[in-house]
Formats: sequence, structure tokens, C-alpha cells
Amino acid sequence: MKTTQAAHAPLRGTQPHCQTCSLNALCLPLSLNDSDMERLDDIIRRGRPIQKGQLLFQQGEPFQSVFAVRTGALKTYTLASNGEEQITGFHLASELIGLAGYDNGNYPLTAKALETTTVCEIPLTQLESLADDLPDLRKQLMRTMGTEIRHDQNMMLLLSKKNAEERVASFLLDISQRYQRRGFSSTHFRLPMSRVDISNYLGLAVETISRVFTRFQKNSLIETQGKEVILLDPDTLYELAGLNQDAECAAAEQE
Amino acid sequence: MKTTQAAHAPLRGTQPHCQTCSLNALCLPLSLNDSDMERLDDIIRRGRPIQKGQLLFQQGEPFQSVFAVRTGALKTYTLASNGEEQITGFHLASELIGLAGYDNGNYPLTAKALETTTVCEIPLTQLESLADDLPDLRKQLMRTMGTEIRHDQNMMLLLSKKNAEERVASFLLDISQRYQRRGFSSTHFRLPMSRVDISNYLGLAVETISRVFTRFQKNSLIETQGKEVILLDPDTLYELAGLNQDAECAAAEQE
DNA sequence: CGTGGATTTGAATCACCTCAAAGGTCGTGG
DNA sequence: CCACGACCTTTGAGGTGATTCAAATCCACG
Repeated sequence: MKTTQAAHAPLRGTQPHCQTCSLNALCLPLSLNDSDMERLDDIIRRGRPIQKGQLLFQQGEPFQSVFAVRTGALKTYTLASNGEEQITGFHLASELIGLAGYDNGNYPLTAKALETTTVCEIPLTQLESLADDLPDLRKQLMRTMGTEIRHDQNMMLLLSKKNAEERVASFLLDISQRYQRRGFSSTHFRLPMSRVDISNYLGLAVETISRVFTRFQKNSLIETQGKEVILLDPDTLYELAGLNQDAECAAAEQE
Repeated sequence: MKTTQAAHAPLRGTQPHCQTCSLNALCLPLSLNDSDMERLDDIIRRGRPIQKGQLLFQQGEPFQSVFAVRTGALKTYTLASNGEEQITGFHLASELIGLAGYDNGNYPLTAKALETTTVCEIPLTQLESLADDLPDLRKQLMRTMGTEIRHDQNMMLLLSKKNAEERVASFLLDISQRYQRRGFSSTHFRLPMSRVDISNYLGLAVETISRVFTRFQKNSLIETQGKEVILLDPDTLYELAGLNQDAECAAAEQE
């Protein structure tokens, strides 16, 4: 019913550019020099904000663009044939979404805004031809996909091996680290998604999320006030999550 | 202790080429014309077979090559910091492994042979420069990574939403389809991996796998004899798995 | 032909789910 | 600005599918 097109109709006015964007060190332009960044900037479309609940693209639609989140947050999810949704990721500012569409020419998932969100749209055909010219851009795209694969494989491990507390701890720390990379506090932040979304993402019942949050508060590991979260004891959370504080275990298991 | 290098020392003698390989329509050369395929063929290294249990590469090692399975089968798995392994995929002939290394320059997982296996090794630096020249190759690489992402996201759905029977049915059908694409029977095949590997991959206990196999046999859905499997009633299995027979649900959920 | 690993089967337990209901929170409209 | 309703979150009680533990059987391979 509601179209997914309206969201990115062009909008005139002062628009940020990659060159001045505070996120360019985290985003696609990462490894580009100034002139290459300018070429990338030229093909980027910046649309009007999409509102909470609106779709950026939908599973099955033709894969036409890749998107970078400028402000706000989205969730991406796949639909099982019985209609159940499985959230596969949350996407904060500077993160790229849609690349999985490379598989067969259709988006394999749906992207929905968790709050008012602005995105940079990068039309595929133009990205392709630019990538033909700029090996660095091509590598950055591959890296981004590699990161996505690694994330998904970590999730498989989480879903298959971790219990409820480990899952929630892992989740909170993941979000924490991502905010930190963006220059925000790693211990005090606001979760853009609902408890239901968290439970879906982590493969648990909402009630379980709520209970674990409560237990973590009783143990003085965190403090919550609605969507606001304070990590009181990140060290213990890291232990709980089964992660090393610094590198994500990394090369620790040589023998 | 045991090095992962020995496996792909060069081996002289008659070696197959992409041009004559029966798998080239499923493999990386997929979209290449003859002369491009020849250029790809030139950089491929074909080593001696790796034996069951040997590693092709190990989590944390520098990402130097991508591999295509020629014969045999491998599993790839990640190690949790507590040493537990989570199998993220099984890889049959013609399938590419290692691309996830693009993330940060190290393999994010370990690849181990499930049986005697031969692979084509494609050194990364040469693949890179060839990809600079051949847009089709580049697209094929991106497609392969997109496929990997879609696979992993399907696994997330499986691990988070499906019960034991649904998981096993999905698994059997996935293997079945992959054999079919390679020209083998879709109803009568040999599983290259152990029950333990299956259980790990599906996020279940070994005993559960065994029980579901037994139940499926009682209900005349399958017949097993060790690693040999016959699918007696694929239709019911498809229902059980929550999949549509034909396309993997695909664009069925328009409204 | 024996041995170690893999597989199967049974019984008891448990972590998480489901169901039910009581607060909370937020946005909307009067 | 407040009241209402819808939805989200929390808490409790009870049920259950899968796990764990234990043990028998099967199988491959030297």
C-alpha cells in the first residue's frame, strides 16, 4: 500500500556533502582522496527524512540503491514464509545498508526507520561505474560486505550458543562500541529500538529481555530508564558476554 | 602446530582448467567470456588435496587467498572466546570460501576439510588486479558475497525462529538443492558431515538431531543409513521447513 | 577382531516461552 | 493542558521443547 518511493524524493536546499560530513571517516568515503570523494559526492542523492515506521526499501524490490544512514536509525529484517519477521541488524549513522541486494538483484530484506531518519542514497548504476574507476571504492565496498558477513556470523554464534544474559550483554556492548566509534559516550546512550525489536533480534521473548534488564539492574550492571541505558559495570558485562574487552578475542587463540 | 600451508603446495601434472572444468557455470568464472576466463585461470593455483580434518586456513591468519572447492567438502567455523566452535557453513564443489576476509585483512573463520578435498586457490593480490580490469569479475565477487550474506541471514532466521524439526528439514532441503544444482540426485545423497557438525550448525544438541532423524524415518519422510540419506517425501519436508517448494518464498509476500 | 569415536535411545531437568494481567509511556484530540 | 487510548514494558505463574547426563549400540579402520 504505502509506497517506499516517496521517502527519497529530492529536496532542495543546503545539503551536506561528503567532504564536510562528520561521518566521512566511518562511511563509504573512508579510503578516498579528495577528488575521488567529490566524484562520489556527486552521485549521492539526499532525500527528505523518512519518518518512524516508514520503509526505505522492501524485501523483493529491485536492488537499485545502496543507502548510508546520515542521522537516525533503521532496522533491517527478513520475512519468513509464515510472515514472521527476523531482524537481522540495526543501523546507526554512517552505516551502509542494502549491499546484500547484490545477490540476485533484489533486496533480500526490508529496511524500516526506527525514528526520523535521513539517508544518503547511492544509485547502484552510478556506484558501479564509479567503482570501475576507483579501486579504493571497490575495496571499500567489499570490506563493507565482509564486515556484514562477520557480523552475521557473530550473530549465528550468539543465537546458537549463548544464553539470554550473554545475548543481552553482547547486544548492549555492541551498541556501546558503535556509539563510541561515533564519538558518543560508550556508557550512557539511548536505544533507538523497542524491547520487542531487541527480543526479535536476539531470538528471545520480550519478557525475557525485560527480565534480564531487571536482573542486570539488580546486580548494578546497568541502569535503565525507558530507552535510556547507562552501563555501570562494562567489565562485568564483557565477561558475561564472553568477549574480551579490547579486540573481539582476535588472535588470542593461537596454540 | 600443524601448518595450514602444506596443503596448497604446487603440484605438477595434468591439471584441469576453468575452461574445461565442469563447474565453471556455477563457480567464479560464471559470467566471464573465454579470454577473461583464461586470465582468471592463469592466476589460479591448484594444490595437492587436503585430507579430512586438515585446515585450509585458520581464523586470524592474514587474508591472502580466496578458494573455490573443486572436489570434496569443507566446513567453516568461528571460535567463540571460550573456545566453542560455531559452524557457519558447509561448502561443496564450486563454492567460494574466504571472501569474508575482506573485512579487516584476516580470515574471520577457520576452514576444515570434511573429507579429502581439492581446491583452486586464487591469490588475493592477483584477484584484485584482475578485478580492476574485469568489471564482470568484480560483480561476480560482489554477488558471491551477497549470496553469503543472504545465507547467513537465513540462518539467523532459522536459529532464532525455527524448532528442531523445521531446522533439520530446512537443512536437508538445502543440501538437496545444492546437490541438484550440481547435477546429482536431489533425493538420494551422502552427507559429508557428521551428526555433531549438523547439530552444531543448526544450534541443537546431537541427540536432538538423532531423534529428529528417527522421527522423520518413522513418518516415512526420509530414510537414512549412516551418512546416506534418501528423501522419501520432499513435499512434506518443504512444508515442515516452512519453505515454498519452488523459489525460496521469493516475492510471494507482496500485498 | 578389537578399539575409539560416532550414533542412538531413555530419563530427568532446566532455561526460556506462553499466557495473563498490571503498570507505564507517548501521542492525539478535545 | 489534560484525558484518553493504543501500545509498550514489566512481573508472575505454569508449561514445554530441547538439553544434559548416562548408557547401549553401531561403525570405521588399523
